[in-house]
Amino acid sequence: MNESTPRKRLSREESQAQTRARLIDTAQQLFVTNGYGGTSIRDIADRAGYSQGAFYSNFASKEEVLLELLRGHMEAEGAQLSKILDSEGHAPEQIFEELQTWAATLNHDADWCMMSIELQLHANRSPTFATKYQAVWDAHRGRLGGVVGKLFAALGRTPPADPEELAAAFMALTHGLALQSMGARPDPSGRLILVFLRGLIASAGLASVTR
Amino acid sequence: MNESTPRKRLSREESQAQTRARLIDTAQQLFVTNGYGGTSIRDIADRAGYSQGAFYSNFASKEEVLLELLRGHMEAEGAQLSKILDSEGHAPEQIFEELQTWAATLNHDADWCMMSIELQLHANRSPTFATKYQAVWDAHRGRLGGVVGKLFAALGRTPPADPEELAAAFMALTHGLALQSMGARPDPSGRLILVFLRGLIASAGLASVTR
Amino acid sequence: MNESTPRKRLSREESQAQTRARLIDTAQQLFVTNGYGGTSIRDIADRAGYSQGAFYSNFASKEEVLLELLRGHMEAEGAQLSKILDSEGHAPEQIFEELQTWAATLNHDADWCMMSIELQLHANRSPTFATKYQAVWDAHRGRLGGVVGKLFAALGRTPPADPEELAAAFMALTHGLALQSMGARPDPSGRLILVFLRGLIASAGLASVTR
Amino acid sequence: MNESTPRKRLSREESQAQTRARLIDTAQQLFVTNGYGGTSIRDIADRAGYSQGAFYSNFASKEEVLLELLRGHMEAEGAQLSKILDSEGHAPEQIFEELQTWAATLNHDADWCMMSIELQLHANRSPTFATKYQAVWDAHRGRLGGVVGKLFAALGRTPPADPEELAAAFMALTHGLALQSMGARPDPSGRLILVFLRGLIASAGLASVTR
DNA sequence: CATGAATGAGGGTTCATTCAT
DNA sequence: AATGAATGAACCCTCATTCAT
Repeated sequence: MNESTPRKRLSREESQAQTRARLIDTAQQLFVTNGYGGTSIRDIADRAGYSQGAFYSNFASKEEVLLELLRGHMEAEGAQLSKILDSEGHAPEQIFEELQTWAATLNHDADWCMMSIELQLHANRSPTFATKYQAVWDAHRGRLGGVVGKLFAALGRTPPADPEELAAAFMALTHGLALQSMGARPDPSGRLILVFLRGLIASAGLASVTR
Repeated sequence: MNESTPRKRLSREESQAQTRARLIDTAQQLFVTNGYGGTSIRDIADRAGYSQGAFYSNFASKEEVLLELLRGHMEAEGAQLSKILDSEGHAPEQIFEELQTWAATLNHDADWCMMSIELQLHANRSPTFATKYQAVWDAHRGRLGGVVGKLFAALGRTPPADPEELAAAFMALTHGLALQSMGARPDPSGRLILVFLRGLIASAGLASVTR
Repeated sequence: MNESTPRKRLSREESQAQTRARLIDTAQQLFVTNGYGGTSIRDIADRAGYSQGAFYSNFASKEEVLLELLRGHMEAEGAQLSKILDSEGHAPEQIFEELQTWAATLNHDADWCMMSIELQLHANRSPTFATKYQAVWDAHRGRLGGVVGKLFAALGRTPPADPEELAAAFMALTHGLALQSMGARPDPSGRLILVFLRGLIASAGLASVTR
Repeated sequence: MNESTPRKRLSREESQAQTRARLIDTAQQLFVTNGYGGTSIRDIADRAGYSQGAFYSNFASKEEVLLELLRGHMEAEGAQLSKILDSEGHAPEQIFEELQTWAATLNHDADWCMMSIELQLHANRSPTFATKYQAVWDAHRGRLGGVVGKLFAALGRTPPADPEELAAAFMALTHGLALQSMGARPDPSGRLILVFLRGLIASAGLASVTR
């Protein structure tokens, strides 16, 4: 229990965490490649080098991995966006530039978007899953809504619709574009999203509060 | 094929066509409700009132029904856009109004959107299907791009991006929103789409070339 | 459709019935040997020479075969007993003799009794199964109750308890004895059952209705 | 194992015994409720508040718990009968009354009966278990046979069959009735058993040998 | 053309058991 | 002694598809 040998410590918990991590990784790869429905637990376990039982020792069901994956992804995305908008002193142009950089990364995220679509479809069809999914989704929607609101505030303008609705619309746009451009290169998604964002801002009235 | 008995002549071919049509209809309903992967051929045949064998007498595989649906999709979309496109001399406000009407129908067209998403998802995973799907999609994209271009031209403004790209983006937005709001009432999709469209117009520079 | 070739006719329905019959037979053998819980559908299908799918083409579930089996057995048993009691003119001694003969066959029926016990256990634990089981069981209980009533009537005596209850008690005795004597030879079950029946008759008061 | 610290001395052994006892108790509850086959070791361990490993530290297999339960069964039955047997000089009415009391407890003893049935069922399929079970059963049968013999002797009558066989038959009747009336209220088992007993006595000839 | 019984592969899930900790 | 992650086999069931009728 004290530390003397530097290697092979924490075996029990460590190896458990490792198994879990490997299963999650493998699941993500396969979900992205073959879709949620096209991926069997056998596939995941086999490719990760474990038995099917190992999967069930770590997750109650296929849905659970999916939710874990989703949560992680959405939180990461939220954090990423918050970082851009939270820095108070930024000039509008700077914010735009950073958003542009972020939007560019979306191009590499098309796989994730595909999964998101499959997830939504699954949620629309499985009531039990829908509840859990809704929680994750609402949290994400709220976070993004906050980011959108902050952006308009920073620009001294009134959003042309409820910020959360706008955020959801941007998610919809992003996912829809990902669906279209699977495999198409170069993917104009990131650029288009900013075009729409600029449009929204251009059409927004000046905020009544003097900046 | 030659005519001798005056009654019930086309019976065989007709009834075959009817079988086929019923199977296609049923398949679409089920694909929308349960997804492509969640729909079995037994489901389709049973609900349509036929045997599984009848299905295979009309289609080589589940994918083939999807192709037939794609064909229907294509025709429906073509007809829809023709209405907007055919009105050559329309004033900008009129075009805008027609787009608004079109956007409003989207609310009631969620089924078609879902079907479209299923089609795209499947195309992303089946190379043989992808080719055929791409052709339909490109045609539709082109047509819709024409409408967008015409709108901006009529307004005397320069589109902030390739009209076809903008058209595709609107399709993406529409589909993405439909996915989000399956079952949610009231569905803000139509309104949001117009908010985005207005934004785009607001951010468009005045066209330099009068033409 | 008319009969000319003596062999291989009725192929479709016949072969279907054959498959069903073979599966039922095999299921019975295995249920008796390994118990209901110890018999898998794989086992049944494999041993009958079919695929698992073939099983599901003929039965909705393992429970369904069980019920079919049970029904057939109970009906046969009821018919057997009715035959003994229905012949009006028999003298009491003759009835007894025939019952003795019948009881002797019970010895060879121990396997069936075992299954019956497992069935009851299963019914006590599966509400969905319980309903269907209850119907079969009640019918059998009613039939046997009728036989018991008739026997006492023929002897001009009043049964010491509700005939249906007595019938159920005899079923219980039979099953309980079968449970005990699995494998023990010679099995005294049949003889003991008659000993109890004679006791019941001996303790029964004379019926008030003069015969 | 040697004593030095006065407190918590037997702690280890004691706690092990406690673990074992708790597992046995839990197992019995679950066997009765869900059956032997319907109870998993995980169920037992979980519900008892231990790990699966703890189970295997105490028992080599699921069957071994069953053996332990059998031992308990044996002791309980032995004690039960001792009460009846020990009263040597009792009058027939008294014995009869005691049997009546015993029969009445059976109504509330359905759990034991179910357990007994599970034991017998398992014995019928596991040769290794059967041997041990047979010993317990034979002892019990002998003891109960003694009671039956004594009853008839006290009544000055000849039993209509080997007392041990009659005893076994009563056990069979009891178990069979318990199986039928699991959950059914009111349970006529106790009453029915006495009806049968009275019948047996009624049909018994007067003992020729005074002895 | 239409039937639907039968196939064979694969789906998600559970279980008794093992073993490094 | 006790843990519980991991195993591997088995379980019930569903599916797209075939083929004799």
